Amino acid sequence: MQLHITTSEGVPIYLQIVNQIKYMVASGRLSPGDEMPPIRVLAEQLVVNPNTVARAYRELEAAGVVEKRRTAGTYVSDGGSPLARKEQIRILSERVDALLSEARQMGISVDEVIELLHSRASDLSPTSNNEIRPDKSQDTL
Amino acid sequence: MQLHITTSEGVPIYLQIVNQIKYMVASGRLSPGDEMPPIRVLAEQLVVNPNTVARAYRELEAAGVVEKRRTAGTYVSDGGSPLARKEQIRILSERVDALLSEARQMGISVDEVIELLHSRASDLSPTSNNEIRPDKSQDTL
DNA sequence: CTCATTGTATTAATTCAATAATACAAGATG
DNA sequence: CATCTTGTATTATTGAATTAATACAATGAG
Repeated sequence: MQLHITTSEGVPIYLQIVNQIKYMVASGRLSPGDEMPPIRVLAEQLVVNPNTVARAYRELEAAGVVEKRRTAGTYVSDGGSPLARKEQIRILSERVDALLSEARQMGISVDEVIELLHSRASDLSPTSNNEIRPDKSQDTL
Repeated sequence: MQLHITTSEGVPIYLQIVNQIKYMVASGRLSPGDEMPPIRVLAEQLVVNPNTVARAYRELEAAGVVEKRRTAGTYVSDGGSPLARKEQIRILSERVDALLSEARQMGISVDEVIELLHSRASDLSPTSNNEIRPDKSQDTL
C-alpha cells in the first residue's frame, strides 16, 4: 500500500489516507474484493497512530469504498454500489453550487465558470478512469 | 447595513459578514465609493465583537472589495479593480480542480460534472449580476 | 477451547481557528 | 491644540477537530 503522508501541509492525516485510497480505487489500482492492510499494519507502515487509520477506514466505509468484516479484515467494496449514485450527485451538487456562489460574488458569470471548467478538464491527464459504469442510460442529474 | 448572522450553522461570523458584503457588492446593493459602517457600529448592530468585524473588513480589503482609509473610514472599492481578474481566475481554478478531483475519486466523469454544472447553473435565478465587466474581449482562461 | 488478529470504544492530550478583552496609533474635526 | 472617531495590534479564552493512549469485543485458525 503506497501512501504518502505529509504533516507539513495542514491536511489531516486521516483525510490524506481517505483521499489516496479513494483515488486508488477510482483509478483501478485497487479492485473490488482486494483486502486492505489491517489497521495496525498500515499504521505502523505510515508511522501513525492506529486510531488515525481506523478513522480513515471508517470514513471509507461510510463512503462505500470499503467494507469491514469485523475480525476478518477490510476489503474494497464491490464496484456496484460505492455509495448510492444519487448521494454522489447530491454531494457534487453542493460543491457546484458553492463554486457558482463564489463566482457570483466575484462578479464572474456562469458562462465563464463553465468555460473555466472545460479548460481545466481538458488539461487533465486522459481520464484514467476505471470505466466501472459504462451504462449511464438511466442517469438523472 | 442589513446583515443576518446566525451562530447555529457553524459558519464563522466573520465569514458570514464577508460573504454577505461580497454578495451585496456583486449584486449592486453596494456601489463603489459607498461608505461602510465603522467597525464598532456594525459590531454593535450585529451584537458581535469589534475584532470580528475588523477581521471581516481585513479579508474584504485583501479581496479587493473594500479599501480602508485609516481614520477616515472604509469604502467600497472602485469596481475597476476588485482583486485582479487573474487572481480571481486562479482562485476559481483551484476550486474547479478540487471539484474535478473529488468527482474523479467518485468515479464520475468530467463530462458528467460539466453536465451537472450546466444543470445547477440553469436552476439559478436569472444572474442578477452587476454587469460591471461587459467587455470580455481580452479574457484568457 | 485457546489465542492471535481483527476492528471498536472511551477517554485524554494537543493543536488551531475563531472570538473576545483591552490598549494603542493616527488622522479628522472643532 | 484637544479630543473624538477611525482602524490596528497584542494577548487571552474558548471550542472544535485531530491525534494519541489504552483497554475492549468478536471471530477465525489451530
